[in-house]
Amino acid sequence: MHSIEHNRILLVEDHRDLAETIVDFLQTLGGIVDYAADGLSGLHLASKQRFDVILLDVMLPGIDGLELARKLREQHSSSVPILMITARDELNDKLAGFEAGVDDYLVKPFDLPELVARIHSLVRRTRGNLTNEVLTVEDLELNTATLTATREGKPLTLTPAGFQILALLMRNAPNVVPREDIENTLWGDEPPASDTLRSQIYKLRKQVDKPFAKPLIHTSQGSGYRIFAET
Amino acid sequence: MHSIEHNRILLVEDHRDLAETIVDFLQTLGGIVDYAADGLSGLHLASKQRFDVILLDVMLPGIDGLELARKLREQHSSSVPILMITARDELNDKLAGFEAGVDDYLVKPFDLPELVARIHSLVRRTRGNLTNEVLTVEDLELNTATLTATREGKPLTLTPAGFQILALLMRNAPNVVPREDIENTLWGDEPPASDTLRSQIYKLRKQVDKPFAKPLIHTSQGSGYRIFAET
DNA sequence: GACAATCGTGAACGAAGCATGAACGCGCCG
DNA sequence: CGGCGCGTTCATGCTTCGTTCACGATTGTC
Repeated sequence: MHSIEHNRILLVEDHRDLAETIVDFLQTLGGIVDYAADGLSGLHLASKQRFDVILLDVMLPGIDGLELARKLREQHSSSVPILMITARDELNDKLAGFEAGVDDYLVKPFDLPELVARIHSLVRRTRGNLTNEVLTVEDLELNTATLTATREGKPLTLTPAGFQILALLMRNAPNVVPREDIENTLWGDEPPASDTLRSQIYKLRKQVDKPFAKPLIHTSQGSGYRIFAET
Repeated sequence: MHSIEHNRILLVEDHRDLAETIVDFLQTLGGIVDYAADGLSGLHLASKQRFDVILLDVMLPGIDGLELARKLREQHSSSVPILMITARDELNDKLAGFEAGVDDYLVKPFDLPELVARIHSLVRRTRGNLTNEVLTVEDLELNTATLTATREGKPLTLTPAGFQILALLMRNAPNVVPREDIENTLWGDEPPASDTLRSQIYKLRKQVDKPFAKPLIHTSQGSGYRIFAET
């Protein structure tokens, strides 16, 4: 059985019984599950918190699943993976669902292990791996597919943590990334007791900045860090 | 998302629910989908019509997926790309599958976008004239038709598992392939309890890297492995 | 049907890579 | 002056990885 431990899951489903079953099951496996019984509260939750995946019933009171998906994609430009739960006779919704940005479907009735497997698959695919991007800031280049980084064409040897931090900073360049955001990215909701981030940044700089003329990583006292090239 | 518009797809799958979901999904993307619930009708359809790709479940009533693939290749000398859908514990079928002329694998459960991506990739590859797969990285060559591999022209003796791992790494070269992906490829969604993959990689390296000057297989701490030639 | 060869598995151990947490110093600002 | 935020350093322990080996399952052979 796949693990969905620590994954943040939002379930939007109006049938109490089914919802309860799903929530219980996911929680048992270590998932962090939020629940909404109608489209509006679902949208509200989804726009306020970060989720790893959203499970969406099509038939919902108020805003239905399709509209919710569309709103999330268009208005909130969210890229959360969405798994749509459809009944057998709602097949026509699938096309619309796909256009609305739905990532996967599950047809009722389904069994829970399959749901878990799909969630797992979605989360894994969306995280890290299929985001094959090449980030560039000045002469610094970072490849998320090969997990390598170079500066002036010379390869850098980064630790896993360092790589994550660098990727985060570069994605948001040249903006300041709050300390808290970095910590959340690295450790989720349970950051270490002490201020390890300082050590990490130091080690990162030793690789990225020290051997070169101009530093790229800059400190914003009291807020966080940013990466940018001085003119 | 890739498009599979106007592609002729044959699905051979005996589970009605799964089949229906897949068919609907592919159709909504503009695919032209035919469906067979058992091996015999699948073979019948495949030999009468032209398809761009065939999706084949391994476990089928009557003629199973492997036999179907073999018959297609040998008796009908068809070169249609075949994507095999395997459940867990059908690992041994994979090798047999290669021999039977299967082009790609997908382990249940999978999510639909991934299926689409594979289909797209298969169709593109076949259209583009590369029917039988010969993977090459630097002086390393792997032939999925003959199930052989050579480096510097010298033949390597690989175990079945080693061959699969190597093929997977080479298909994704020079990108990092997550441990989990390798495990999924080897064992489906029920990987062995202990970390056998380490042993496998070790044995693989002993064949592929040890006897030569430059190592090709590299470790990405905490994520997986990748194959690439250092500058 | 026994024997040998081939492989995958799971355990163990040491080595290397890494994160952690604490300590110290420095500059800034109230 | 004294606290605070941050850079720097380092020792410690944990995690991951390479390596090895023994056992058992499978397969092919005679």
